[in-house]
Amino acid sequence: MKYHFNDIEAKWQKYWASNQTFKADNHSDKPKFYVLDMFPYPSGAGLHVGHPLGYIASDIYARYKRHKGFNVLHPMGYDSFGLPAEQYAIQTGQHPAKTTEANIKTYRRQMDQIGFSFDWSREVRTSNPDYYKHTQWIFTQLFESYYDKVDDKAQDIADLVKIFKSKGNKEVNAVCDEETPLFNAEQWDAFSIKEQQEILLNYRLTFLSDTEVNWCPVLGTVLANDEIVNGVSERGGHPVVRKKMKQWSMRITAYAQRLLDGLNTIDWPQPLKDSQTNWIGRSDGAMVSFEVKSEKLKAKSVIDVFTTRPDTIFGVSFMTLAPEHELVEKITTDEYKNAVEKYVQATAKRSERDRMADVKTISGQFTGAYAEHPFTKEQIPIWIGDYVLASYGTGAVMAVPCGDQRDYDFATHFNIPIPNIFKDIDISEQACEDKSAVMANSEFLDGLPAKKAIKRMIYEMEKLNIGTGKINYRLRDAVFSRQRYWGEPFPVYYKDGMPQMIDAKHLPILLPEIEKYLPTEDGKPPLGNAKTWYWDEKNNRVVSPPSGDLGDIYPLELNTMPGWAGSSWYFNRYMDSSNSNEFASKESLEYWESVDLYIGGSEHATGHLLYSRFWQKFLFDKGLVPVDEYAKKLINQGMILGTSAFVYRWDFESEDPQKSKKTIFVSKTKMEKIIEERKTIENSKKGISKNKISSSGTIEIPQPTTNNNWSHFTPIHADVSFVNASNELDVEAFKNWREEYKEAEFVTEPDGTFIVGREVEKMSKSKYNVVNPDDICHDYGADTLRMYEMFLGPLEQAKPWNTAGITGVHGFLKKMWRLFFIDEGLEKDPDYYKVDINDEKGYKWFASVKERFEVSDNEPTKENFKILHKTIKKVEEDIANFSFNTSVSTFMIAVNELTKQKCNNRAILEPLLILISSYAPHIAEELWEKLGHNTSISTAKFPVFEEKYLVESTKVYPISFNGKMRFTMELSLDLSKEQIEKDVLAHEKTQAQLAGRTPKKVIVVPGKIVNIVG
RNA sequence: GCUCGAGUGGUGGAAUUGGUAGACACGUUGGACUUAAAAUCCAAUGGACAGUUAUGUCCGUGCGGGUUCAAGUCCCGCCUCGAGUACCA
Repeated sequence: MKYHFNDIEAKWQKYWASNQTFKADNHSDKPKFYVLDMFPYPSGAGLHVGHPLGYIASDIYARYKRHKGFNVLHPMGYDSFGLPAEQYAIQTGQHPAKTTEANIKTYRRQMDQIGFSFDWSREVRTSNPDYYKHTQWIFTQLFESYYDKVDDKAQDIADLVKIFKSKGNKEVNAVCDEETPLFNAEQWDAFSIKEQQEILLNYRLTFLSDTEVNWCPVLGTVLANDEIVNGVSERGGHPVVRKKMKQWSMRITAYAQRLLDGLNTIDWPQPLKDSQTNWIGRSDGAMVSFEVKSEKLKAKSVIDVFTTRPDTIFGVSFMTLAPEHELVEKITTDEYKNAVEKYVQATAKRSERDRMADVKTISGQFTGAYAEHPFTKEQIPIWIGDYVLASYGTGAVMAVPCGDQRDYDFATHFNIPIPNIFKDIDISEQACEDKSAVMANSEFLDGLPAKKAIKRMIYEMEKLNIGTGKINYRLRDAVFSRQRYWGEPFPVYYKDGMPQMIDAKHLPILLPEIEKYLPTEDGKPPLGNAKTWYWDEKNNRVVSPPSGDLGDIYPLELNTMPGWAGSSWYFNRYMDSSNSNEFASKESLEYWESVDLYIGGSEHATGHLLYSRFWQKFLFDKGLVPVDEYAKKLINQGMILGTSAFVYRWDFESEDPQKSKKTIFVSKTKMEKIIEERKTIENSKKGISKNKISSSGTIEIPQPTTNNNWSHFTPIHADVSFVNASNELDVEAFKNWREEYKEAEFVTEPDGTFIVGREVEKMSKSKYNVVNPDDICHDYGADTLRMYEMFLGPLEQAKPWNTAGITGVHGFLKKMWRLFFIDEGLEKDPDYYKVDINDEKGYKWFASVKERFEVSDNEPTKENFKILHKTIKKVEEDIANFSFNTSVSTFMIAVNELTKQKCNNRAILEPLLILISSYAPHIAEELWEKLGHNTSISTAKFPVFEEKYLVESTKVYPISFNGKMRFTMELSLDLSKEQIEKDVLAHEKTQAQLAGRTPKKVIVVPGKIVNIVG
């Protein structure tokens, strides 16, 4: 019987679905295990072979854990809000929900085909109102919370109001905006409701504010920092400009330290942790105040600066403000007014990108104003310069040219003095950034190294009340508004310009229907086009605005939430995905607790993986989830790259216009030969006038016009589906691919084949190197696809896909299948026949081996057991290390060995099937059934490794001389070191190696190696 | 620039606490079975050299040093590639 993988796989996929084999129970005596994949955005292109890599790995793990007796939660869903569906809607008018639905269908079909053990009954979709209802609710919870620095957790904003009422905010230690005014209880009471609301917005964990945002005019929306790559939008590569807009933000900065600390408690890849650490960017230093004296300023003013090296303050010879700094206008003297304004305008014009790209040009302008050095009381000139960023620290620096390269360069450029404050260090060439340098010329700091000097300086500053120790973070609050349609609507309406939350019982606020998905004519977000988008406060529903007096009807928020809103908590939803009252019941949250294994791409390091940790910590603070880190272990799967195919177009000039019009493609080896020949010709300085290529007719090559410019080859992507395993192009298919290739000429190899060039690139439609898993499943089966993806290499590593190699894995599965069958000679194979009139019946039959299913119940041999238990041991180790590629090799070795041993014993093959069933579940189920089982193999007990089968009595010792292995020798493991040495030295080959010399030393490591020195 | 990761045959990749480098595959070559293909099976396959064969010798894990009886693995110094980040005070 042949291995009919297509039939077998369809059969078992149907079986698993109708029997709900992988449905996870929220009540079980078994220990729980939660295996999660990052859910996909369902894009229109469908899955390519790179996408399922992580899902296959997690599926193997999930299935393995079921065999090991765990109650496994292995869910899947869709991050179904997103830009592409909306862009498509703008172009075609098709509702994004429709596009998304269609894409999800494709995704689901493709995933089902690979045989994943997902519990689909728990599927989530972020664009589903049943789901985003809870996203909206979490948003309202963030709005109703502030961050208490004393308790170091989020608290109810209502508690804060109570404190304001009784004592004002002077004693409150909470995270809030820098500009929050101080007030006492009486003042608070005197504030209008609106004023009180405005103050509370400074404390809320999600808040409205005028923010400098990254505005992308082409996409018509703001972007978060992690959505910008190299100064342009991550999606589409459109330019991004800075713009001030009223936006919702998330006060993620309140959690900066806890997000850092939490990294120590989770088992995530170090590079990912590093990247989050860098993104949060903690720096320890001090805030220092400098008093400003300017003829223009009537009152004294103060410039605050942040520095990580307060100990270098005696080296300050100037200050620099960001051109955007609010004090610039106030302090600039009349004399410098024009020059400063000119400079400020010039920098404002330059885009952020230009400013970033151009790091080397030093520019700046003196303001005419001076600050007073807090210790020496000297006058320090105040400059502005675009190397100081408004968005970091206070937007102002105390410049220490001898200790900071940028300050040094600036000082050199503008001839500002460079006082030296380091002992025995020459700073004539560049600034000294060495922290071990000892201080000098610094009064009470003289002789101290940096670490001690910083401590001392902060102490002195705090004593004199001119500065204070401070920790600064690079992390910015996250902008949470998007000017898009296809996202979660905010549960927010505006009353007197102030945002009001809609009560939980009225959620979800459904996304309204609109006709046009573009911004409105007056530049409002797409929701501005909605006819029914007002809130009736009395009746608590969304309504159309009445004409005339609005009464209790208020406009709703026009922005929607960003993509990361829905993905920041979905892992909790899976625990209880059909719960309509709350995002998940307390009971289910406590049962499943957190993700035991999370698999996904490292590109989410500073996006999803940071935001979701933030939300989890917030939910934890509010007592809504039991743990404050939701994923104990995380693995980043590497990208599968494509192997692009290239044909080479021969471009040359010709006097004959007919010839130069002609498109000529040259086979790769041929091309290399031609290039080689040309080189030889050029080297010997001989010209040629003709180059005859016989296999494809004669092609005349024109006389070179110049030495270099006579002809060249242009690589052109060819679709990889036209190329076979030996890199031969299907020329006809290629010709039919494009109209302009129909008439092209092909210069082939002498044997008539046309060879393409290959190169590894990212898999993408535009490179025609995409391989569709559907095709692989059809040609080789899902089990082969699963095993081959694992076999390609280590899970975490990027690696190229090469369909040619898949035959190895496929052949292995066939070989394993044959272990269960007995060869009964040749038979007519009904699967392969074709009409042949010469045959007496009109058919010509093809012979194939007739095979009968049969396994033996006899006791296996010692050798059989040995190979089985070796395999059990290795596979368990491999799965524990996520080294799935090596376990595939192990299976191959096992099957090769068992085939050689002619083993068909049930006692060996049955456990072997369980081992392999996580990797190749369909074939395992089929053979399991043939073995007489009537339940799924998926919960069969994992075989137990027994050491006794591996115990050896002898060892083949490598005998090496001076570290070089020369021959092997089988010796009993019972031998003593001395006996081994004696036996080895007595061996004739040892004598031959020594050639009469006496060994200086003999190293014997019993069970390992013998090394003879001398 | 800074941080992190990686360099092993023609290719993808193996190699436990330092202990037989190249497992397992792909590809290539040769062979068997076939009228023929497909499928399947067998053998060879890091490089160089010597030998009729058996076999032997040398070189080999990015480069240069070092530690060790023994180094792909440990230490020091470089080079190259990849990822992240970027005037962060």
